[in-house]
This record gives sequence, C-alpha cells and structure tokens, in this order.
Amino acid sequence: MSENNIPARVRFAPSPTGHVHLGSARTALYDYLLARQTGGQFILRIEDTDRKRYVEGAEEEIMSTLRWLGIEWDEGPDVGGPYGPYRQSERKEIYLDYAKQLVESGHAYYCFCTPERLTEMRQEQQERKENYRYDGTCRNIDPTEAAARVANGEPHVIRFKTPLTGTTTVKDELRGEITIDNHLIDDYVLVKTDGWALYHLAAMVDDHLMKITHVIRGSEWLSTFPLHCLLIRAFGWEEPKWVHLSVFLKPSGKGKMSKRDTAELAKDGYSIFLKDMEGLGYLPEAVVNWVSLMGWSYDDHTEFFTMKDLIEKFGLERLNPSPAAINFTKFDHFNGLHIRNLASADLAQRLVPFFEKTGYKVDFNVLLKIIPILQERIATLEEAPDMAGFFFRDEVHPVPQELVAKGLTAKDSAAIAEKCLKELQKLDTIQKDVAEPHMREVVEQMGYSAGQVFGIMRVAITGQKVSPPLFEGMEIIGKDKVFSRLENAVKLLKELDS
RNA sequence: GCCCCCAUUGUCUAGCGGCCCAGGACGUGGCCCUCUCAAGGCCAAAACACCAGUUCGAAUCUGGUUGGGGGCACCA
Repeated sequence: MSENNIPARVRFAPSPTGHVHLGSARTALYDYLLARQTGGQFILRIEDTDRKRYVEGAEEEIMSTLRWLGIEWDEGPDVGGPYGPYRQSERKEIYLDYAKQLVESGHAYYCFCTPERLTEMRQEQQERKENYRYDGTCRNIDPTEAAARVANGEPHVIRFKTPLTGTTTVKDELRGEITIDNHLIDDYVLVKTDGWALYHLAAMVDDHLMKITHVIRGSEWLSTFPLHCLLIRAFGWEEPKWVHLSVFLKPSGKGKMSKRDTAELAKDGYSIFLKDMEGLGYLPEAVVNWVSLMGWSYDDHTEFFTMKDLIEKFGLERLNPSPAAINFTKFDHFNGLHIRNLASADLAQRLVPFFEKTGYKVDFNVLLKIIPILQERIATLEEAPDMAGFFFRDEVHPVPQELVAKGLTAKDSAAIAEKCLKELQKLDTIQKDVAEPHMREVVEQMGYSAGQVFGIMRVAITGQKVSPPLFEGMEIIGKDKVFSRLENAVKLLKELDS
C-alpha cells in the first residue's frame, strides 16, 4: 500500500438526474475511504451540464444521503474550496476556453453538420451494417474558413479530432492495460451547439484543474476511457490513476436491475435507493459495511467493518473487477450485526421514530429496559414495533384460539391461566428471579410442560404467539398489567369453552 | 451488428503454478441451547463454465468457445 501514502485527491461527481443508488453510494464510499486513509481530500462535484435532465431536489438528496452515510466532503458546492465552483453548470466558460485551446492546437475542430444529417448518416451506416461513427465531413474544413463561419454565427459543435491510425493504450488499476485501435474511437462532440460542454471534456478539465489523483467511476465509462486519455494527452496533462468499478447485478445475478425489479424489491421491503434505507429500518453503518464488500474484500475471514475500520483497511489492490449481484439477505445480516453493536441508548434513540410511526407513545425508560431483549432479535429497526409493541399498550387483544395450549382444551387452558394468575398474585414481586423459579415449580406440580403453560401466559400477556422471553417481559410490563391481562385471558378462554 | 470488460458453490468472495479431491461469509438443512422467537455454538450439502495448449504439475499461464455485463447520443 505504499502508493496509498501519497495524499489522494478524489472526487465523487454525480449528476443530479435521479435518486442515489447503491452503485453510486459505493463509488462515493471508496472515494471517501481513499481520501481519509491517505490524508487527502474528498471532493463533491455536481455534474449538471445537461440542463434537460436536471431533477429538482436531486442535489439535496445527494448531499443528505452522503451525510447520512457518514461521508463528509472537504470541498463542494456548499462548502466551497480552492478549486471551485464545484457545480459544472457554473463553469461553462472554462470548458469552452479549453475546447478552443484544443481547436487551436489542432486536436479539435468545428463541425457544422446538423442533427438531421447525423441521424441520416447513422441510418445509412446501420443499413450497411457499419459502425456508427462521424464520417469526418467537417474534419478537413480549412481552419480559417471554419473560424469565419463560427464568427458569422453559424450553428456548430466542437469535435475531438481522434487520430485515424494507430492504437491507444490506457491503464485501469483493476484490469491492467487496454489497447484499442484509434479508428474505432469516434470524433466525439466536446461542446454542443448551445455552448455547453459534454461530460468527456468537462470531467477531464475539472479533474485536471481540481488536481484529482484518482478517478474512481463506474465501468460504463470503460468504453470512452481511451477517448478521455486521448483528451488529457492532447492537453499535455498528467493522467490520474483510473479505477473502473464493476456494475451491480440484480439479486439473481442475471442482468442488471430494471425498473420492474426495483418495484418487485419494494414488496419485500428492500430498495436500491439510499433515500429509502433509513425508513426501512437500516443503519448507515450496515449500508457502509455491506456496500464496501460488494467488489472489495479484506482477507478470507474478516467481514465486519465500521467506517473507521474501512478507512484503515481499504485498498485499491483488493478490488474485484467482475460484476456483483446485490445480496439483500446479507444486507439484513449486516444490519443485525450493527444493531447488536450499538450502545443501548443509541439503539433506543434510533428506535423511537419507528414506534411512533406505528402509533405508539414511547416511554423512553421502558424502551431502554426492553433494549436488551430486542437488540438480539431484530434485523431491521422496522421489526421492533411488531415485536415489542405490547410493552407500550394498555391492553392486548389475544386471539382466543391462540390462548389454547397445544394438546389441551380451552377448559384446561382456562384453568391453567387462572392458576398462574393466583400463583403470581401470591408473590411479593413478579421480578424474573422470583417469578420464574416459582412458576417452574407450579408447572411441575400441575404436570404440564413449561412450553404449554408459558405459552398460554405468553399469549395472554403479550397478545402474541411469538415474543421476547416471558419473565423479562413481565417484569418490565409490571404487576398490574400482567394481572389484568391474565384475567382477561381467563375470561376469553371460558367464553371459548362455553 | 461492432467495440470493450468479466467468468470459483444459489449469492458475495479467498486463491495470484505444487500449501486446494479449493478456504471464509450470507442463505439453506440438521443438531445443541431453550418458555416461543431470535442471538450464540457445532455439523452438513453446495463451486473452479467448456475445449485445446504450455508445464513434471493449472482454479491459477496462453488461445478459442460459451455465457454474462457495459458501450456504440449535441446524456452522464
């Protein structure tokens, strides 16, 4: 990891065109980890040169999502920095200047072809089963003539003058060298008719100006990667290290996530969008841990990581270039692990909104008491109200049939419930260390199994067939409620019997 | 159609020529613990896509095939 000791300047450069998903969260995470590990800077840059695709609120979502994950940026549109502005829409002139520089040095040229002509050209190429590629019509217009036409106000774009022959070799940190024939690289448009730069130019200019040392981005950029290097070389700039991350596939591993898959996932309480995670009961710690391991590994036995661990242990050299299927059950597993890793008070705090959302008035002291029995049982925060809502209710409403113990009649069950009530009432306290030994003795005397008797009590007291341990629960609920709930159960069972 | 990338159990992966009849994790099945449910512990089933080649020896190197993915815009 010697080269990682050089402070890295990395940038997360999303475009505000939709929701932040797992793929971009991972890219941001890796960027952040590399920056923090090397004592460098993490820069947030908004790539909003295409005003048609701009989505209102997307930029805010990007920022709040990063903050939720625990990722703070050193430079960005809101906090500023020495290389701003950090919003590409505010840098239009900069890109145009550099594009003109390329025209002057002979690496780019003005193109006056209309979109209609281009469409026509593409159709013809398709009919002839050729590659789609600009045919070079404007490539050889005399520069003086071209400049005159531009000065005259003729609509035009600026295209990159890709070498017609030879090859270009580029180096990706995960895949090694990639060599491609130059004739396969199109004369890409750098600046549109409206004067706005395209990604290819804007990103390269910004990365240079912002002194970016490592570009971590999605593998969808692999095909235009040679163009990007050619651009940088045309300017005579130094290249950053390039890291192209693999894409995420749907859980089956067959194909990438589609709209339809996303809708299907929602039914199971899953989402690929970061904005949904908190509401679904996931911890940012778990998202970070889970996502970090999709395409990266540390060794063959360590998988539990906090952000702090990751900053220490992350490394580009253990990144995996193959596509990874999203595994949501593993997400649940990591969430459970991180829930169990939380301090009681912290977990309690995070649980409050979930109980309130379900309509419970939360007594924080009671919540604090039930944390130990809840903490090892939930995989997501959202599960807590269903499991432990009975602690916050005045009354419970058991299904009468569920009060009947396995292998017994309603009449027997009623008698058992009544006996339990009486025995508990005899005691000074229903604390676990007193009530449990006593009730176990009672069970013994009656000749039933603990499962049968405690089962009846469980349903009577919690209203649920499945609950956290009985005696711990009773202690928290308190004598009065325990007794009244048992009384009610006796009543229900007797009604059922008659 | 063309170009590029990828390829170990259902999934995420370790493995960088002999340590591997392949290790870990999730999930699955079983057992233990047990008042239910979890958590925890133990055990089990489950993979080197295929075909050539290189080599004394290949999951590891090379070529091809197949499969998957990405791209081929005046989007990013």
